[in-house]
Amino acid sequence: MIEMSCDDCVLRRKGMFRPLTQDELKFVARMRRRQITVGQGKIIANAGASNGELYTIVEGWAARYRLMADNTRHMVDVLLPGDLAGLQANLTGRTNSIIVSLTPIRLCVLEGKLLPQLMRELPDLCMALMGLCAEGQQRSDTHSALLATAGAAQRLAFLFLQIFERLKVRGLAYDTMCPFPLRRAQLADAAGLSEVHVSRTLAEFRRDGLIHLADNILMIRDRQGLAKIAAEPMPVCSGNQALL
Amino acid sequence: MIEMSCDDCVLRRKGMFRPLTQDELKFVARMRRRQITVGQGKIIANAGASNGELYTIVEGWAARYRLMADNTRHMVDVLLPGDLAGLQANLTGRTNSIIVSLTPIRLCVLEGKLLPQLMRELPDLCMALMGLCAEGQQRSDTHSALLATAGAAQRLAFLFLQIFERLKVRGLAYDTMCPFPLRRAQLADAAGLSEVHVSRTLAEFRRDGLIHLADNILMIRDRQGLAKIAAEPMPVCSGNQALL
DNA sequence: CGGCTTCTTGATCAAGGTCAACCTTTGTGG
DNA sequence: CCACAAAGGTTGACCTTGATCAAGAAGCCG
Repeated sequence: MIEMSCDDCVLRRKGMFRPLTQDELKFVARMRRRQITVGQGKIIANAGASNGELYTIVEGWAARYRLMADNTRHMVDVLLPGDLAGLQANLTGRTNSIIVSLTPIRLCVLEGKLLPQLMRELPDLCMALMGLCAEGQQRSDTHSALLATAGAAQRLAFLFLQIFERLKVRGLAYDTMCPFPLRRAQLADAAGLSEVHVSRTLAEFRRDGLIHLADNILMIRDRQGLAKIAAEPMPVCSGNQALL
Repeated sequence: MIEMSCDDCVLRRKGMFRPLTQDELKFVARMRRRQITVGQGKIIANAGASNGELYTIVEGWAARYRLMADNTRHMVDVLLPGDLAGLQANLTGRTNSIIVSLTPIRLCVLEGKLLPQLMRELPDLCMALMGLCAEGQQRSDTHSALLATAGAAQRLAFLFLQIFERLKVRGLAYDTMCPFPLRRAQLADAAGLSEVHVSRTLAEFRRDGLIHLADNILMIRDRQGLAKIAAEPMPVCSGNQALL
């Protein structure tokens, strides 16, 4: 097994974590199995029974897709560095969503079977985990509501701002720019639109000088304007995400 | 304070609960504040900062609505007897959804501030709570995916079957019938459709002999047919919901 | 060069939204 | 007991949004 202490984890060094006590850190180190690197577009976790693993995203982007019986799919969440993935599957024992890498990605793999023990020994950490769970639920609610009521422009505007915000609190966005590796087809999956219509709507945004999206970089040129289209205020999202 | 032990709670007597240990039961009894009855169409919990209360639905239906900035709203969840509401708000400290009674309703009000202590003292119950949280997330995922990809008929067919299933595992549905107090407008809110289109789609269902919906009673006349339209298999949902 | 993938743009079409009329049931005050 | 209003539901006519189909354009390698 590769020896690398959690103390000098990239994420921790960047202050991306909730401050952990000595005990917590020790426990997390025990949960930790290995660190893996995966290419782009690979399935990290499949649907069905849980494999008992949790993943912390160290670097790169991933997505959670809900697969439907008729072979359609929908991107229910975008996973960014610092995010924890696979909690759902570990708590319910099974899941109907898969996790896919959107870029080449580096993951820290944790042993999910130790979760019950974690709850027993580290109630504060457990509380933080439930908070994460609840925050995810709130993102889902917003996502549903947008799909149900908002038009194409509003959905996309919101998506851009939300991702930008989430990156920003993690220190992964610059002034008005952030990495943005999603292709048109993936934006379409996330927004519940067709690829063609995403393309059209982005053309509008471009014409109106709202954003510039090229070379996997998103530049927000007119935040006010974009926010006006999104109509929803961005929810506060915590910068301390991870458990590792 | 009204004295009524949790031991002889209606829900517990109906076996709607996860079996609790003596300690757990004692703790829950301590969380319990009061039982209230609210008329139809009332706001039980508002958006914004959490009021620190949790609710177990004893009798009647409620809904969780996500309110959008432009005054549109979307029903993100239907809450049935045995469901626990308000966990989100208590864990994140604030919420952007409101809980509204769809029928006259009876609730058991619990003290949310005791949650951290619960985690400390009752890890197993805590684990069960997180499971609930994760299950809710899965329902949300499915909901999103349906809104993003499915047409009106599929959304409604799924909604009927899902609610029927949830009632059934709680012993609240009969052979092919269950109570169903939702109005057209509410179905529309839940399915992300207009009231008019719900009406039309239900007319189809009626013509095709799939369901009969009248007097707040849903009768499923052709389960096969309905399931075929819904296309998604119903997820397993646990019968033991509540914490009270 | 030709063969990928990604993006763009045009033309057509269908699902569902909106507006409006009307029907039924239920409740209410005279 | 009737008149009337209010709420929920149904149906028709029309229009908007976005899906689908199809054809290019623009990079990016082998």
